[in-house]
Amino acid sequence: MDKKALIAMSGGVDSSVAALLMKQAGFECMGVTMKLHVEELNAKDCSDKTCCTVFDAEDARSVCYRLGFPFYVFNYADEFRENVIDRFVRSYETGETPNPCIDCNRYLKFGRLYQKAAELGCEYVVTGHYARVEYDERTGRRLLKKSLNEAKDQSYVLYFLTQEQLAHTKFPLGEFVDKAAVRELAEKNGFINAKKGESQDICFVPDGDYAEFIRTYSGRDYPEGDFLDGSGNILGRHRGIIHYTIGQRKGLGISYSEPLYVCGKSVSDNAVILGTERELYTSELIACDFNWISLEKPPEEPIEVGVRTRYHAKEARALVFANSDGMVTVRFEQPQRAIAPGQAVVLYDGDTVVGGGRII
RNA sequence: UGAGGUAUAGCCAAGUGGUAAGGCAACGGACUUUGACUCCGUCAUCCCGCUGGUUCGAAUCCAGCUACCUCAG
Repeated sequence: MDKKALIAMSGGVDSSVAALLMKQAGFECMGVTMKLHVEELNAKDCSDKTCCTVFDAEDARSVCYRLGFPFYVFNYADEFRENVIDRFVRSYETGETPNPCIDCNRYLKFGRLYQKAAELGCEYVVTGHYARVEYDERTGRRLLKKSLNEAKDQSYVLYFLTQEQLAHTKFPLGEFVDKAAVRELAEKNGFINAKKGESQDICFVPDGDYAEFIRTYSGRDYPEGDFLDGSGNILGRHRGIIHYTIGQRKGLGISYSEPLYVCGKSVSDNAVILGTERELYTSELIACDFNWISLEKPPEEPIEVGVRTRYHAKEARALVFANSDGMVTVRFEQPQRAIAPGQAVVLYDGDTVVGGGRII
């Protein structure tokens, strides 16, 4: 009997093609869309940009029908609220800048859904992520690697994966060099979503106004406060600390001879610190919650690796120290721009993800 | 009703005789499964508070007027 695979289908073109490839590879597939949102706020205006709305689920269903395998919708709205939305809100409230997509991957796709797959007797969870998993004969470890299409690579948002998860995960799109080839396959197979746009924005904030979302969701108020410069001088008033993130330029409303950016936030003072471009650069960061994927245990000696501090960023060379308390110190060769606490830091050795954690 | 100062786009602001920098905000687009950043494009065309004057030519010099600010009464 064929091995069973659970395909996590967002309704987008990528996961649909991933399903197609798994079927062609001879797996017994089932398609699953997670129902994550309690209400489909503004869904009618934004269905082309989000994922996992009812409309997207219908697209996924259509693809499964064409491919001739079953399709299910699982309601994980509670888990989503608890593990993604609540974290998101809490993160902003504590002055950090969250990455909800990573939490969704971690706790929903590779948490709740992964668990469900096991219960259903599925050997693999399959997603449309652009990344690769390889088995390293030498060390006996599964390696998470960048996709061959570097421009689409999503290994950054998967840094938390464990050895066990990697052993039961497939990313069929990881070998694709070209997104156009993916769309072509979708089109050739008559998928309804072949020409669907790339998803973007936070899926549970379809109108893009995340600050308003936080206010409504939490029912709390985020009072105005002062914009300060590096010396503590008051430059103006801000609209509430959740509106700002490190490196932000837009929406400050302050006149100055050159562009100003958010350089820091002080939750206790309800202050937002502004500075010029050059004041954004720092050469060291500390990360917590670290997952050393490619290694048996944290390295005893500092390692030199390529480092990403945000999803779409060039890698920067850095020396990385695993501290005795589990924290990780990253010291960059060149100062990096606008490192934001709450974002992920991911270490690369060539194509291989060495590990990753959360910036504090 | 004495003296001084300031009046440049929605906002801040450079520009002191040669034909309106820059920033903020805004709008459009690219990029993008987070927030951001970035990039491209648009954004003062009887015009630099108003009215005159000098000059080949003025936002820039001169005069008057108006408004606001500061100091003094």
